[in-house]
Amino acid sequence: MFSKSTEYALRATIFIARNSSADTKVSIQSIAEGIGAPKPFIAKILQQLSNKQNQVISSTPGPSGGFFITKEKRSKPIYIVIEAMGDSTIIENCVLGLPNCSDAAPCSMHKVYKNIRKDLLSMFKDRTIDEIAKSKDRLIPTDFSCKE
Amino acid sequence: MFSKSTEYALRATIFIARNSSADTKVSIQSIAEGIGAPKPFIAKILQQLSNKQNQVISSTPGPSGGFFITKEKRSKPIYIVIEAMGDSTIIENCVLGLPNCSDAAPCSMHKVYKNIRKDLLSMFKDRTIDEIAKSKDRLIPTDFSCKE
DNA sequence: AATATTAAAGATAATTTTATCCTTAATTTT
DNA sequence: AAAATTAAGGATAAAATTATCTTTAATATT
Repeated sequence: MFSKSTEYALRATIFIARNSSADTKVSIQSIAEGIGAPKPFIAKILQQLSNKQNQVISSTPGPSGGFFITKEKRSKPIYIVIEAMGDSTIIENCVLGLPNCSDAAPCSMHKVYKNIRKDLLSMFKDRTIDEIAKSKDRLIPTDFSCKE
Repeated sequence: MFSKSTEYALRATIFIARNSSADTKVSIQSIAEGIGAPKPFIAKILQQLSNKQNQVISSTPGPSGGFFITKEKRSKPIYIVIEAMGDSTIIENCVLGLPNCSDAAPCSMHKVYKNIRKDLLSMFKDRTIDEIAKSKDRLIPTDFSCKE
């Protein structure tokens, strides 16, 4: 559904919410391992999530530095992650890709999609980061090479 | 939501369903104009929709040739268009991009997404091409350069 | 202050998606 | 059969996405 970048961004944000606090920050290394993403790529994504405009997550350099998420951001909807990644159009736009698709000037699938989009949007806008983080369900591909 | 290719494919298929019959075929030219897509690009997509494996739409070359859709295919779900374009993973896969995400080994968003995915899938699997085609709603971007 | 540790930033590369163009093949009409 | 019309197929190009690497900057510890 989303781009790879946004998938990683969502997983990383949830991981950070679970594993960081005011005094415990998490490194790029442990995030990369924790969500099963290539380290240099997730580094770029974390940068984007923490830059001036976005500030979904925070970071400090230096020893015992790393990434964390503030109490304020934890209570925001996970939608802010999707927005920061520039992928909100995926759930907002017309299924057929028409600009200006609306009730007034609907595309041929508008009627059947309308309510599903509403549900999709509310899924991301009504659930906070902390809410999703507390579930403890998977963020990383299962390792089938080790099953017995 | 889908790739540009799949958006064009859906629009083209609906357009062909509306504008073709046993004896009236539609040309690449008129399809491109009818859905507002670049002609060489939609040509490639029509090829993919009509090739040996897919056969969502049919075609004949030569004068008064063009594209059409059989009665049999008209009654199939629009899902076959998405499948032919190789984009079905978009609505089938895990939101967080985890392979093997399931009720048994759920990702952190599985529970909240599960039912929405079910609705998405049924939207594409329970509606036939003809059903969508009969609506007569838009398939082409509105032309605001000409409004008065 | 020096050193070690960590993220930030920028350059680069590989891959995929989107788009275009040109030649060939098939079919119909004359 | 010849000519005209249409799609098929293959090659190419442009843009976006995904991924990597190297250098720099910031911070904490000693």
